[in-house]
Amino acid sequence: MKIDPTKNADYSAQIAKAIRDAIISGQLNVNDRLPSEAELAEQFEVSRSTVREALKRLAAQSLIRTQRGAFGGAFINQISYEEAHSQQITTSTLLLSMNDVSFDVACEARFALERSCAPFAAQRRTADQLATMRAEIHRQTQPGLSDEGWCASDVTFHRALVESAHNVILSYQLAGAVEAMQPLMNMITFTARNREKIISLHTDIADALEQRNQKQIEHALLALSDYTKNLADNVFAAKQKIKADSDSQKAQA
Amino acid sequence: MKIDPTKNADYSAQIAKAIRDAIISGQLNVNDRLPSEAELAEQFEVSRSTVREALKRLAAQSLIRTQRGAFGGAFINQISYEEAHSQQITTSTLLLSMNDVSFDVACEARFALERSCAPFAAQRRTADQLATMRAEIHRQTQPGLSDEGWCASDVTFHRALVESAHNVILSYQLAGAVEAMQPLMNMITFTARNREKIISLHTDIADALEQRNQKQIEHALLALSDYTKNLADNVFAAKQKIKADSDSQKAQA
DNA sequence: TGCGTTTTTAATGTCAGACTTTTAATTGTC
DNA sequence: GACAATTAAAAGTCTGACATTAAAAACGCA
Repeated sequence: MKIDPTKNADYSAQIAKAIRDAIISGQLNVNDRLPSEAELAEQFEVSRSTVREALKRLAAQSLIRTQRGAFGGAFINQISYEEAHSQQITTSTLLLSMNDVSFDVACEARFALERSCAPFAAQRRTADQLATMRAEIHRQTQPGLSDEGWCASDVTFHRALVESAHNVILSYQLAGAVEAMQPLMNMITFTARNREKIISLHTDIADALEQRNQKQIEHALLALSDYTKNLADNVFAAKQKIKADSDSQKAQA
Repeated sequence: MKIDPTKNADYSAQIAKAIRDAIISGQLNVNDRLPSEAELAEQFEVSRSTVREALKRLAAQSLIRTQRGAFGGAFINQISYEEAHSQQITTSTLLLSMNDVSFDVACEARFALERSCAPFAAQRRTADQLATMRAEIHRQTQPGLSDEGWCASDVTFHRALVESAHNVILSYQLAGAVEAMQPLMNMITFTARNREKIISLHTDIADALEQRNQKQIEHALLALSDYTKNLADNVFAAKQKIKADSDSQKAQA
């Protein structure tokens, strides 16, 4: 782990990589303490500031946590689902927002991923999860519900569906994917008429889940996906039209 | 963005968060240049080292890239699929290795996710992707193939399947999930007999894809999942037995 | 002896200031 | 106008100091 050839570039990145590799390969285990910054500086033959920059890189990935005081230091962090999850969301969200992915592609992926938990959800769903979904559907019928409230409820509904598969890995992967795409989804404004239709599709999903009917769950999710895509097409077409009109007005002036 | 209350703790983390939030919320756009380290230090009223630690945190998440020299500085990085991907893999791999997820759960999730691309793969697969899969199957039949070679070929095979769905988001999510689980999968050693069976299951998948038969793709993937789970059960049972035997020997001594 | 308080100590966190290296723009020269 | 030398601005590194924290050790007292 002391390898650090005197290539002039970016010591702190190299040191971070060396430690990261040691963690991934299992040479360093959870809750192991790294040497103190001063010791690391000596080992790698760099200054303490450089070591610190390397450690901050690792901290940013939740690979280590640091504790001050005597007998403190940097410890290998046992990464939790929650941390992994929130990191995945930041990364995926930025990926989507920075690479202008088409809504169709994102929507297709989102619902395809969600469908993958249908067989397990059908088998293993609990009364509790079904109740959550019914409660959210009820909330969605309230006329005074704000757009933010609607979106939040939507996320809770889908998360309950995912959770009902009772598979932590699936939950982790899907919750990340679903949440990362939420900003894109929010670009669609939901009119009362749209809400009504979506609520009916949500009800179909809940009904199918209650009856533990896998095919029907998949079918209902597909219907929701198609409807959402359709809605998006209309919204974007309308926006295009507004833009085109204003452009032609400008051209005339 | 100058907000930085004089709470004593962790200026560098606070500054990183402030900048990160500005990026996520869109106040800072791709390829925008941040102020120089010296300027940031002045703005946030901290030393340059503290600013640098904050910037290293952001660099670790690929949110910024830095360039030396005049007219250099820190620029908002357009995160690429590749970067996002490799970050997701490190996170997921560590998550799995540190939280001893049961093989069954991981295996179930992995193949469920992969099945989600079946409908699109059936529709959109190209001759090229099919050829890749056939080539990998052929490689897998070679008797001299090492365990590492086998695993690499397996990854390529499954990646081609995923790619044949022609959906970048799905590719990104699935390739991440599949690769993150590879270390777990590698814990199973494949005997000649196992390889034979797996090759036949791979052939089923390729055949189904060639015929663009979605149901059959899903069916074949399910079969592969079941077989893998079964295999793992046996491997782990055997390991348990060896351990139990050696324990009882120790007890007798 | 046992328990509460104080001191010590070993860490991280922060700062200031200097020097090194890189890189692009500018200026100078033929 | 093309090429070479100069300059300037930025990140990268180093040194050494001080501040803050928190656990362990030492101390004091009943």
